[in-house]
Amino acid sequence: MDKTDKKLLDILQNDATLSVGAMAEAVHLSTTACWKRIQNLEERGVIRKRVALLDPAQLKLGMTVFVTVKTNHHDLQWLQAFSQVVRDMPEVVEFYRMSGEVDYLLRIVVPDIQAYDQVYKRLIKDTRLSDVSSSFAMEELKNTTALPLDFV
Amino acid sequence: MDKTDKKLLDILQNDATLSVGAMAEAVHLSTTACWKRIQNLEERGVIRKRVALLDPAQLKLGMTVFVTVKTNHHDLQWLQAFSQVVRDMPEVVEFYRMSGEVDYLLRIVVPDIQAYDQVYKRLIKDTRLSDVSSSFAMEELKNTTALPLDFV
DNA sequence: TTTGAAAGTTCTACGTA
DNA sequence: TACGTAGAACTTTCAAA
Repeated sequence: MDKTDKKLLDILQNDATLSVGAMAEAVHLSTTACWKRIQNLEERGVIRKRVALLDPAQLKLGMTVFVTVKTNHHDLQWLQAFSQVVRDMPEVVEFYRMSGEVDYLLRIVVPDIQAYDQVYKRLIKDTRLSDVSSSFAMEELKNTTALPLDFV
Repeated sequence: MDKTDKKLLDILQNDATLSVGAMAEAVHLSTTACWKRIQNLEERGVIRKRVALLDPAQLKLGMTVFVTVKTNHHDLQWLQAFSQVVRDMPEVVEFYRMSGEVDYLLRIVVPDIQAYDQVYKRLIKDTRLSDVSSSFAMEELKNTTALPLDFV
């Protein structure tokens, strides 16, 4: 993973529509050499997948809610069941097990409060949680899929 | 935005490597008809961009930190300055203004605690915050860019 | 590393309902 | 306005110089 690979990743994670030829030019390589590097990054799994990012506003998904969860259950079996239920909810776009005060943190994307309430009810019904707290995002100031490559 | 468009969006936000021909088959359309729909979704901005998603683990970005921020400054000028500083930090991948107890929530991606401490210092130095609290993710159970299309 | 060519894909032109 | 056929232009992919 040299400087050229890093440059290619930087390009790809910001815009994956460029042709191999255009990227080759940007990193001063022949098309084939560049193509082989990208191929290699894909095989090694450094590039996980290529996706289209949609505009939440246009899909009427204007509401982002962060939900923190505390639980009394700390056995593996409960965790696995809980994890499965939450992962299967398409409204939950992020889901972490946390250190500290809170046990789990979820980011939920929905059209409005009513839809959120449905998701909330499903959550507490299906998993028996001791303490659930919701915080609403008023404004999304930044949200990027581009990872910082400064450390690489 | 009919059922076919929705299906195309669903495909595209999960895998944008399929050819137009393959997608056309999936939605029972000719290649051209399908191509025009995708073109249209792009022009309307429903499809915002196409990107490659990278594997954080392989880039040694194994640490995710959620940072909550409270501030005494509530004027627009301070907000804009603060917002600019934070948005320009590549380690900050998400950044929201919140309702309730906390004023701002940041998701930060770094290789390790040392790197996080650097980011933390930069944050408090550049913006003069009254209360900053960090929570560490122990495990990423779900993280998807695919928005729920059930409401569309 | 580069050339080059086969296979595949995107995109345009034009016609139909 | 939405779809289809056909083909030109471009891109990807890979073998061989």
